[in-house]
Amino acid sequence: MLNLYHTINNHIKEALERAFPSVSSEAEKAGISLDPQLVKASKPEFGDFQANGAMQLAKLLKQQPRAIAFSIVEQLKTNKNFIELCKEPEIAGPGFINITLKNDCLINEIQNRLNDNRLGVAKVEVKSGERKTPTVIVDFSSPNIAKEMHVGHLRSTIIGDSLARILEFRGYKVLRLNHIGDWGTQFGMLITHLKDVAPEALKHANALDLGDLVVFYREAKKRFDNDNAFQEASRNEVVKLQGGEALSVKAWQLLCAQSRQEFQKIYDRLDIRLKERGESFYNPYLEGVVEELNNLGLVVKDQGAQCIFLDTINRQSEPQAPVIVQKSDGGFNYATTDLAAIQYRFNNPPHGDGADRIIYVTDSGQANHFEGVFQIAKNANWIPENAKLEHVPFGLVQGEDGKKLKTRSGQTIRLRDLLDEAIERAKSDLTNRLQSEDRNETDAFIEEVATTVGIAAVKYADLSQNRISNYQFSFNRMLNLQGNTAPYLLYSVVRIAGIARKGGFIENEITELKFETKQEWSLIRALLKFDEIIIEVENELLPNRLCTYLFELSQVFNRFYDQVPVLKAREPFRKSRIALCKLTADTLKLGMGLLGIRTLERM
RNA sequence: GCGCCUGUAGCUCAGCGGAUUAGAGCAUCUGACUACGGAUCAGAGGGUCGGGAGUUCGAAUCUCUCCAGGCGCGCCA
Repeated sequence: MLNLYHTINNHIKEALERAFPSVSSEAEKAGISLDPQLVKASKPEFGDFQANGAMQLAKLLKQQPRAIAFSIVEQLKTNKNFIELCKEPEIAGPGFINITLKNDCLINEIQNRLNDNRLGVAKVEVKSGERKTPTVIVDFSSPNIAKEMHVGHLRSTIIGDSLARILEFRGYKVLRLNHIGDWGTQFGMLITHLKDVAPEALKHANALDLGDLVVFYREAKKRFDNDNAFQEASRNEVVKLQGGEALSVKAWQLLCAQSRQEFQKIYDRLDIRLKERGESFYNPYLEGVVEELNNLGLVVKDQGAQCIFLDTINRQSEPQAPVIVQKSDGGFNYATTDLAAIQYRFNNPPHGDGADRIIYVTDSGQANHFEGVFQIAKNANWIPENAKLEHVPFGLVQGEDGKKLKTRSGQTIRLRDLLDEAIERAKSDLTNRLQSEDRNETDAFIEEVATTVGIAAVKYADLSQNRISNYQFSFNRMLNLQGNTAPYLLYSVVRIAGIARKGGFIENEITELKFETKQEWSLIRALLKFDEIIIEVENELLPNRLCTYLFELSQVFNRFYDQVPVLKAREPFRKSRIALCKLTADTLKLGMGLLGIRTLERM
């Protein structure tokens, strides 16, 4: 209903100016914007929209807010275009103007949606001066080579994927970058250990199977901590790798390839696609970055390291913490890599991505780091005009005890185990249900439903919460069949699919829609809110807003389904209701698709 | 010590400067299956929005301050 919002907003603005012709200049003098402050109605009984602007103007105009509202409404009543869309506005409370859309107007909107596979969501405009589609980079997931993906990667992966999907749907060119940790000093010990354990792997072309990478990593770490000779060899190995020695590079590549395979298994299960571009990609640029920052006079040598002290942040800390761009041993660190990445991503092709917006989906613990790095990029003038650079932080994953999520023995929980358990629990729920309902289903059906429900539950539970706060992980809650959970949403889709199977769906284009119950009008209004929710998520990067919307839509639908017959209704109500069912299913499927969640026809 | 984030019902959380009565879900209690899948629906109880001050016609929302918790804080990423 964004189009209607804009139209009505303009009508009110116009009415305001006509009612108070001198108000524009006076408002300007007083530094007040002439915004009618049109927003969604806070409660259904107040209509569809409410304009809150009259109160703000009271002082300026030296009139009662209700009187101002009255004058605006008088003007609105003379506007034919407005009258065509809305019922007569009502003035309420201190001076709110409540606006309710006419039924014909709503029906017209529904009609448009039925013929629109974007469900009213506009595609991003390419402004006339610009040649290209705006590019957004979503940097997410980012596991480390030779380590297994664990709960710590869950939120970034799920939230980042959903944001990427939403931006893609809006028509942006989206680059989903997996900034994996494929470089650093730990490779010294890993390569040294690999050369010892599997020297033959370095001579043949085939990738080796290291089995459990976590075990491999732990073995290497253990030797590093206890064996001086091994430590010495590891340090030499880092130098060799950085120097590009063939055998070391080969070993590094083998380790990366091995890890990549493991990561891919998880991404396949989660239905996530990513372009791998690890930290090592930026190696060739690091020296140049430090040089450039040096030339700009931003860098200070402190205790042997090349540092940048920012007066905008960390001002009060004592001693003041710098951002280190080159270590005292000459090596570079993650700040350097991130700076190189920012520069590269904003640069135009072929030596960059030409990004207009960069989004980093990482835990909130890195907020200080990004604040510093972003500030440096700004000081160095690397951020193009109108481009955006954003950290999208999220909180910790906690167990039901409120502590950081761990296994009973205190180990980090592997992502694959977590997914296995979710699916296993969904499966046992399902088989119990099938048994109690005397249903016979194939193993393939059970497998598909359990997998879909399990993965959906994990994703939805995470996405449905405001990402900024910590997230309490609970299998019981996420798999609950009632409430704001994935199974509840999936069930709504299944119910509609049931209607479709029994009654068929719309054959041709539906004309002559007719509605009579309050449940239908509630459903219609819920359906029409989809587009503004998508725009909101695009701007705020909060997928939980979409989840809340989909849950509320499901609730409104289930109420309708429970209280209003569809297939047994007489025409034209029958086909009108079927149309609402279809639109509900389409909206739920599209919405859940944008969350990265698959839906089912039966469950 | 400094910085960032969080504090809303028994629990988990929404809440976008706006309304008498601050909303959901879970849990608890009471109802509804001869209408499309009851994995549903209808209803009830449950709150000094961490405390205090300020800005505003209006504050859970903005500002300040205090309290509590989490995370981070020079050469790991």
